[in-house]
Amino acid sequence: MSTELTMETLTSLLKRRGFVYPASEIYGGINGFYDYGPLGVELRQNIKNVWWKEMVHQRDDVVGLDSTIIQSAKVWKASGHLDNFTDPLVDCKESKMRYRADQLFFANVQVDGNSIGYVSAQECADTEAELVKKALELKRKAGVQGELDSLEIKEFTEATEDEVALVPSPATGKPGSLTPPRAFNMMFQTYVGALANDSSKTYLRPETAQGIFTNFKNVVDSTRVKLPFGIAQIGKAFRNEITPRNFIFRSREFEQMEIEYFIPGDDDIWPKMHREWIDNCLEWLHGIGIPKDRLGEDVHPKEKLSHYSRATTDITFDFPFGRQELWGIAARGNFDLTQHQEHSGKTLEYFDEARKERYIPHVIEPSVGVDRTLLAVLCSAYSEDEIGGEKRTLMRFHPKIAPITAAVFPLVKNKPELVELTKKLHRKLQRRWNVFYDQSGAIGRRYRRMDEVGTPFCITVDFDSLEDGTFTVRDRDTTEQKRMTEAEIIAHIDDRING
RNA sequence: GCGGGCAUAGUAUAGUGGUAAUACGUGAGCUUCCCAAGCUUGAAUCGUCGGUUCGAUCCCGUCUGCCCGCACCA
Repeated sequence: MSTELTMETLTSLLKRRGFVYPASEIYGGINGFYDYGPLGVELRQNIKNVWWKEMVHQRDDVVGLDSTIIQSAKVWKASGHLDNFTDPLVDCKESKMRYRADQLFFANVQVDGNSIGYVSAQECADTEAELVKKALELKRKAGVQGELDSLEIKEFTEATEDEVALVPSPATGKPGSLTPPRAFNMMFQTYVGALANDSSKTYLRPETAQGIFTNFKNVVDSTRVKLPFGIAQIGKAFRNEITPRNFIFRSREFEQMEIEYFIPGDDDIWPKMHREWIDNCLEWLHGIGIPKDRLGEDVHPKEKLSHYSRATTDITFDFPFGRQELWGIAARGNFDLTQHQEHSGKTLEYFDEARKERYIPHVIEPSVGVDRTLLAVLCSAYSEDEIGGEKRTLMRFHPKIAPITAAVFPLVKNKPELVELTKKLHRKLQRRWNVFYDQSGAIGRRYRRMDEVGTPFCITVDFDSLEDGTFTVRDRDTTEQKRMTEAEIIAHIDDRING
């Protein structure tokens, strides 16, 4: 009985039960950052561990890597991030349009040497023709006779203060609504060493992928991998988003789980590999408890692809705030390795023994955010039902990612022999899983506490346990109870986790 | 970044120019033989800074954060 979930309901539960808190909260918070509490960190670790286990350990063709957050600034120059992130932007205050200043052009319109105003246009197939068209229009409206002088076209990055005030917005045609160009650098900047100058300047990585590319040769030379093979990495990345929104969906500090899967460049290979990875990723998401009917595929249209990308498919999830990207699976060609080979001057070619051929491999790049996955898991797990007329809130986490795997309770707390036996059982089960002990409150209350944090198994020790060594195992989703011995409990939980 | 709304315990909310409350939750104790029972008792709140005022949680301004639109999201 899942109910329409709002983000308000979810975030208050996550705060109340210790999953997610706003970062720096006692100082008023900091926009775009979130901290994970005692239960959040467990869930997060479990998601990462399952991913690593299934994407790295259980495959023979993927190896792991952990590269640094801060790397040489040259890495970001080569990858293109530096140039793409430092472009100044211009806002039109009236139409709310935003332009890249280096793609916005303007010209002073003069008739027989006399200025009659300015025209502007966004970069297009024939920007000059567009500007001339607008200039003639301006001349006609102004009712000025005479010959239009040839236009001196300038980039908006070169606009003087006076010109900024006079150049019309391409959207509205009216002057005065454009802001001066402002730099929006999406990369967090920092300095390495004691001196803060241009040569010590570098950036926190905006994606983990580049650390994989820069270590490609190291991995090939040290591990006997053969194409096709992948390098996987889980790690933090940082983007100074203009507007972080939607809770942990788009934050400024986040964690990615990425694989660069290296393949030969042949045209008939990548589409097949691309499709295999999409299916593989969908299957993984389903395996951690995300229902297939909330997942979708968004194929990027050709004209929207980056020039180096051959195809990109996003796996989407239906969040309470809409259908959004969860996992991008890109066929990136060999752009990145080629860039790093050019900029570093080191060969990043791979020698294919089977083919007796040397080439720069292409890649399939499945890239997913830990925090987005966690949010999708939370949204999927949340549900409400009724037990004996009472409303119940529960998180239906898959047992393999539940923050607490099992809880143990003495039926009553004022009988020392029950408490003692329960604690003994607790210590034994803790060796395998995160197991929680609780003796406070009526047994029903303790069950509900565990329901709300998604603990799949509750084990109650009663007076029969003292006699026959069996315990009541209560199932979170069905509330059904079964008596089992300790050995049976271990087998049962193992089975539910792996089954 | 723009426009609008909001900010009171852990959560959800009430309320007041003379420093505050209800519910749930939570600590301690009693009770309790399986689904938020009961009793006793405790802790805990007006986002920040400034102004007006004898006095501000309340009025005004600033900042910060949150929500909704727009724009942005290599």
